[in-house]
Amino acid sequence: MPRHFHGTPRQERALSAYVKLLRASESVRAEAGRTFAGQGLSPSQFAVLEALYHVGPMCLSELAHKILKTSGNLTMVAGNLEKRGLVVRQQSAEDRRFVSLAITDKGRKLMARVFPVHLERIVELMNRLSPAEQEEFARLCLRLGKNL
Amino acid sequence: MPRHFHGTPRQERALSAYVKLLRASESVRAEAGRTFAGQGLSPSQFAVLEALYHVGPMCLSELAHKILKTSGNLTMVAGNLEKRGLVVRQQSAEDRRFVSLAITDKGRKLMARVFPVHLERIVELMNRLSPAEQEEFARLCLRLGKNL
DNA sequence: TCAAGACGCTTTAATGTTAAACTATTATTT
DNA sequence: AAATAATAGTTTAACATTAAAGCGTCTTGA
Repeated sequence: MPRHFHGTPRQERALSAYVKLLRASESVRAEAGRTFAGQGLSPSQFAVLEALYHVGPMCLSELAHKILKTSGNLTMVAGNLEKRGLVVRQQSAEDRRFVSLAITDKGRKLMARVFPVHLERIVELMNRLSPAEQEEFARLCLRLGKNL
Repeated sequence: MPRHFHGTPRQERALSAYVKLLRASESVRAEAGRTFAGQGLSPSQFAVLEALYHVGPMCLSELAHKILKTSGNLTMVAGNLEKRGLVVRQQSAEDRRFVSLAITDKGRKLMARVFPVHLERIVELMNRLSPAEQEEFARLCLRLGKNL
């Protein structure tokens, strides 16, 4: 049993990049998440609230696609946000299968307070890379994520 | 309400890199996960099994740190793997607080079958970047994940 | 020495997550 | 127009995950 995996150069290169990608994302996710965790918001809840705040009302399936979660999960996330009065459901008139979700004043106030802090934390985290490196990094990430 | 968030260049740059990092990791994680999901292994279960397979027996806290999960979670992951006979617990003799986890022959056989497929999938995924880009990407990820 | 604290693991309770089955609504086909 | 299929959302059951409290075990320091 080897102390570490050992393979061909192309395998080790790919595996190393893969592991480091997952670790970096976990680390950054955890760091950035502290901002809204302190407000009792789960990552999914914050992602939904943020989309509604910056883009406007959207239906559940649109949100599910946007935050990469299942539709079943979104039913619950929307429900929990609605319980707290941060969003409201509204059935579409044209096609009654659709349920549109919109942020409320209370939700807007919360985001107006939390989002700037969150953004500054992200800027801090990303400042470990220079501006040019950040742009290069974003390009590489984009090419790796092309399959969804 | 703006259609999209709009901030200073440094904010937009950081936010863009942040979002693309999370999307790339989600995408790659989902793609790579198919390999072991077909074997009824959760991501955490596979991560633990892989560590035991390539590194050797480790105690639970070591594994928890390695796969970035809580100790409580590891109790359950280890328990579920043990139920399937893929690993065994063994209390340390020197310090009876420690519980060492080791892969069994059955677990080794499973990994011998699954890991090469998993590795090849990762190579495929990462081949969207050239070898030099993969190395550069790994370096950038490393600098972003320095806080854990 | 022995009391206090630190440490590793487990348990518990609450929540998040998913896949799959289900309901209601709209679109398509014949 | 009626039957069929497709779509959006919800429900359900099973499991994952976490924070916090609890339980043994070791370490430390008065």
